[in-house]
Amino acid sequence: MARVLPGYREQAKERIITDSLPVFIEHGYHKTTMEEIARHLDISKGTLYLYFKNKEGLFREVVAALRARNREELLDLLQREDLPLTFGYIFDLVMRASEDYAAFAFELYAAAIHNKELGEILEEDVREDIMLSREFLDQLKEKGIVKPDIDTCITARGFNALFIGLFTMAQLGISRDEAKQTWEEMCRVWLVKD
Amino acid sequence: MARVLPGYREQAKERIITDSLPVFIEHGYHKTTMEEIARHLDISKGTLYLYFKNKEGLFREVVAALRARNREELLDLLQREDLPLTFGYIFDLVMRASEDYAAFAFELYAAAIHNKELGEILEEDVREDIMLSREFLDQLKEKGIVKPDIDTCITARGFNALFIGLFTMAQLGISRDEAKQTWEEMCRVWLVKD
Amino acid sequence: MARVLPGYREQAKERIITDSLPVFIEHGYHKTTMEEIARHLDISKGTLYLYFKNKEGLFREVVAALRARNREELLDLLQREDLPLTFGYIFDLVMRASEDYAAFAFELYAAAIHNKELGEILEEDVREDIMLSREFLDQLKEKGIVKPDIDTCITARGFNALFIGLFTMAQLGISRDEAKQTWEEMCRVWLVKD
Amino acid sequence: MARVLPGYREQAKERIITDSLPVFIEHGYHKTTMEEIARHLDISKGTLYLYFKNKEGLFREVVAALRARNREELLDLLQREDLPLTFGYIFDLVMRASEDYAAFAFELYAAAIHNKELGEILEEDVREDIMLSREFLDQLKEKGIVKPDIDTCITARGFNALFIGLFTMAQLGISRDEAKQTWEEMCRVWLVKD
DNA sequence: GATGAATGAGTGTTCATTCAT
DNA sequence: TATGAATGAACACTCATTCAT
Repeated sequence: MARVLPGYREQAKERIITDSLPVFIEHGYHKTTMEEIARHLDISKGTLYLYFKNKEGLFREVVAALRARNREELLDLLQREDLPLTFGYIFDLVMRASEDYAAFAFELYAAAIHNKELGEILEEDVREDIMLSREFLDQLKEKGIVKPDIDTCITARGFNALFIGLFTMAQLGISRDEAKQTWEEMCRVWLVKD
Repeated sequence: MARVLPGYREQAKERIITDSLPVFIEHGYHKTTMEEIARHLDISKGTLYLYFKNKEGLFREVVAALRARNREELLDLLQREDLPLTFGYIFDLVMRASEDYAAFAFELYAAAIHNKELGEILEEDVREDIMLSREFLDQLKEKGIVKPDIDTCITARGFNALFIGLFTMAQLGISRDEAKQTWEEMCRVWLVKD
Repeated sequence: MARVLPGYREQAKERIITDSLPVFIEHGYHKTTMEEIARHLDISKGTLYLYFKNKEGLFREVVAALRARNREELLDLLQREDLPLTFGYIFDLVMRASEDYAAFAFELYAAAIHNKELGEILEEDVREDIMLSREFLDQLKEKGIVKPDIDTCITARGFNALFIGLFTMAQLGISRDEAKQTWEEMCRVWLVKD
Repeated sequence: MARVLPGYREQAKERIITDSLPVFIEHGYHKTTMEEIARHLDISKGTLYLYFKNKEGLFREVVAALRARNREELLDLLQREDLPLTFGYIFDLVMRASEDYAAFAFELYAAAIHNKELGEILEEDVREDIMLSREFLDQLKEKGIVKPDIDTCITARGFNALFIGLFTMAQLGISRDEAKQTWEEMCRVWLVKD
């Protein structure tokens, strides 16, 4: 690689972030070693520290990139005109987008409990997700798909919490079908005009 | 200590389980060392291995005891005649009972992803919790507090998922009030007769 | 057990020695734990230290008892009138008698290298064995079975060394037949009149 | 140290192997700690694990190197034209070459009893040694030094077994002279024309 | 920028031995 | 005499991080 090119550093960093993701996904944060990452990327361990302060720093950027990617994909999907606006379809969409994240979502949450800074980042993430949901619900309201009298602010929060809960249950072995069925029924009662 | 008393072993084991809990709570499973636990209990590291096969074994029993305690407390509370059967009150109750658990719930979930056996235990736990909720909802149905036409099986699942989601959000910094407000509103829409 | 009987201590000690042997045989000295021995004997670990200074002390007595037993058996056999005095038969006899010993003979030898006292005990053992062989060879000489001109002192030493070497080889995987064939041929050349 | 030199890794590994030998010799395998080895080599414990999977792995390579060195030395010596082909001389030669090995030969043998893989390695070693002896005996036969009618295959086995036995006895305190005298006399009777 | 050899603090676990009862 | 709970020194091994080249 031509190392004098401007932007080389950025590109290299991005490559590390992208290619580290599957390694972290395979074993989770704790059980993934810097050694393993370096081996998979076919670079030296030292190089990792050239671009990231430490393992945690690398991991954060990996997670941030994953979240950014997921959100983008999701936004793209949600804005397609031909989207079948059934709740079941939305569920499948978000669930699929969250799949990769699952491998270390809980490790992140666990770490956030003892790490204030990380906690703030994750809180911000959650709030953004809720905002997204709210916008989505507002759209559905306009289209007359959901009841006009719901408070989209609170409901978006409940909407996301329900998803997080079902996602958690799914990770623990509750079948995808059970989760989806629950999601659809709850959404129907919550949101749909009788 | 009277070491020859019958039942001494059981008591000693129980004491270790009880007194290890706060240590695990303080730093979570991974960052808690056997050394630290021993120091807090004022016993030697070797003694820990007298009662538990390894760190994981100790942790499992600590978690099991905590869950048993929580469930018992909860059942006791729910069966009191004078219980104010508002959803907000229930929320506070369960939230408080889950507080200690929070410190490593996510670590458990994370571990379960790569550990099938643990996964099965946690799934069983979740299913038990759902059954409990279902019974509770059935009671409320009988008392005419919730709508007669809801499917308590599915709703119990949604009920628990919503709680787990709000619990997760609360750990990540969403305020207790926001969570509670969301809970109350969602429950109202789901369950209460208009 | 009647603990006031005179000789109780001796009997108890002997029982421990006898019953520890199979435990040591199973895993060798190093990998056998006092815990394991106590469990097999159905007594407490503390009791072991009532009769023996430490693990090494117990082991020494176990080994001494085994050697005594082996020697006695061997002497008995060698003195039977109807003994078929072929070298192959002798080989089988001694080999069988040494079988149990094999499990830790090498550990003993290894330890003797760094432990002078143990070294002296084992040297004494070896010298006794050589004396025994010498007596045996003298008998065979009298009976005219071996050549009259051999120096039974030196030959006994060679006789035993050859056995130890073949025994060692047998432990390392050389087949019993190869060992026996070698023994018979060497003895023939050494000892038998042409 | 020039760490980027090609072959540095190999040299470093070899240095560890070479310099670990005396440490293992001093206390034997079991009582030698990785800590001790690192201290003697003036490197960190971690570095040892950079080059060897674990203690056993290091030990195996140490032993292999020692055996290779011994065999090479021996072959060199045996092929010298001016070799005084007396059995006593050979004995001294091999005995000296085996001296270092003595410190853990018995530990190896002991381990082989419970470790099939190691057992196979050692058996192979023994068979190689026997082959070597056989070739040597064949040479002596050609030169007319030993009797023409001996079966060099079986005799080589006996030859080696006798050596192993005397070597063992020597480690247990039998004097070198006694051993050598026995060796010479046995060889004379076995091998030399009257 | 890149390397990869070196580090060393940290951790779970074992087990012979002791001693109060 | 017998117990068995308690000890604590030891030890192998890991891995994030550093830094000379």
